[in-house]
Amino acid sequence: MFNFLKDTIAEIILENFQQTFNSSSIQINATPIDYVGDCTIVVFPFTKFSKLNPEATGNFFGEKLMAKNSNIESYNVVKGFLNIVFKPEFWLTELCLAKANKSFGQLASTGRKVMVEYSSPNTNKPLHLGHVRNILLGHSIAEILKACGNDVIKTTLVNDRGIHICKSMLAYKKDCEKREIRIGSINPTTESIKGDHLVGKYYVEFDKAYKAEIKSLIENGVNEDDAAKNSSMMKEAQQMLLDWEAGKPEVIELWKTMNGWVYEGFDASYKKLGVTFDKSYYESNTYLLGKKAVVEGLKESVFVQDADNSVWIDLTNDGLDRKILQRKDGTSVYITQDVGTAQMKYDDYKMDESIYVVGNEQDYHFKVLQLILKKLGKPYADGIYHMSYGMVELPSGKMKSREGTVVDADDLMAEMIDSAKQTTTALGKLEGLSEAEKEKLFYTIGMGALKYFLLKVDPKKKMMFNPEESIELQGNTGPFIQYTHARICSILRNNKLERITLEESI
RNA sequence: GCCCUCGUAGUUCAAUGGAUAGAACGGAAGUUUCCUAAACUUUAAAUACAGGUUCGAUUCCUGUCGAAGGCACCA
Repeated sequence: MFNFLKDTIAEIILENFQQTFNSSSIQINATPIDYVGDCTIVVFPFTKFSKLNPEATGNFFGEKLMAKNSNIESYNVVKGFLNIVFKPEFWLTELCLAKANKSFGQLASTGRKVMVEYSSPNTNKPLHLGHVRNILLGHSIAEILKACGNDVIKTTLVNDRGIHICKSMLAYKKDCEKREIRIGSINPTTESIKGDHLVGKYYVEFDKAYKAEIKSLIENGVNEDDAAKNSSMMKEAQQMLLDWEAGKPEVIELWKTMNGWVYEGFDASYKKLGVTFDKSYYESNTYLLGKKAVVEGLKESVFVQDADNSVWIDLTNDGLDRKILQRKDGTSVYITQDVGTAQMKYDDYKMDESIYVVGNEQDYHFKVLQLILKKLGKPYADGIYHMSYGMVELPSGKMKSREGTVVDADDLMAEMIDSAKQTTTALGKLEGLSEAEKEKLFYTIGMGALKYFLLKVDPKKKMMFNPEESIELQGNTGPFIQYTHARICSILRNNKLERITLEESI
């Protein structure tokens, strides 16, 4: 907000020392609380041509600034720091302008289109705390970009196909068979459970059964590698994936049904988090798209084909590795799908920038993705930005879905809201509130605490969550800020009659 | 083996190369006829180690030690 001083300083430098100084490299900060001043200019860089010591340089600039800018009331110099005090009239004018500005905080349109992809869940298990960090970061970034005048498209890429999806489908099918009931007669309604949780339960059940099978094979003298290869569970899952790819009606039917349950569950969680998407991409629609890119890359000699028919790109000259793009059996891998999806997104929206909110474990993947797109000469390659964030860790280490060491998103949200309820009730602050108002209050406080907890940490850094200690409602927390806001409102309310408006005081 | 990231109070987190490294929780000692005690006041407590660049380094560079992640046909 003190940028206007920078140009004046550059002017002073030009007039007195005949030097052009890039005004953007001038450092102006808010003055620390222990010193007198509104803002502070760092004058060390000016001593080079002023040929004065820092103190004298500060005084020199202070004098000149006073002469040039009538808003400055006084200045003082401490070491190499020039502290500026503005006149009260300056602040009144500034604050009135800010108040009158209905779109305060909203910048003028940049005319740029930006896509933000976040959440990007698998449809074989419910959302967990890691997703929540991802979702809140993605949603926040989208909102910030909007406020900065960009046209923002919020998307998510749903990983709705693959062997892991077949695992929960298979476990479900087996359960129906075991109970000798029709497929579909076990469902979220009959089980009174959210759809994503029901499917997640079967995913865990598959893993249990698989592990038990491996264990018994090993006990019968089969070595570990062969046991994995000979597992009937895994073979059935693989067969199911082949059937899915072949479009076998009963498999597709089950897949649609179970994914439908999951989407209903996700929608409820998203709603509670207060986030939305403008467009969803489904991997089942995009997983074959990369093949076109493979053909294209081979034609342009960006990719090479080995004797066994596998397709590669050599990135060793760029300091990376040799990366496979298509297996010898002709199936595409993760990166190839992403190449195809990137193209599809661009075809749909022609955006200037595409931001992927994805964990930092995929830093390498996105480096490779961008490089491949560049080498293919894609116009959108430079607009790709991997918003890489750190993992949420538990005291026991990384969260792993299969091992059950995850903090479930729905459970956590419910806990936070309940904890807000407990505390609020204990403090006896609910007098005169209707049930609906109470519910809204608990939600606002609980979710405020959760969101602030996850967003206050530098996104790049990994963060620790200890389930033993619930998220604080006191201290540097969301509720603390909400409470401060409530008190400020209360002061304004109570002083209404005596309040002097800014306009009047001017 | 190679690549990337990170090491700050007891703990969880701050600090565009700038002033005396800030908070919160936890510890110790206090505060309620007064604006919402989900508060406030006081207090002890930290830059992994060794060099270098700089007027100035938690921040940049090099090395050591430690932690986590990735690459060698899973997404």
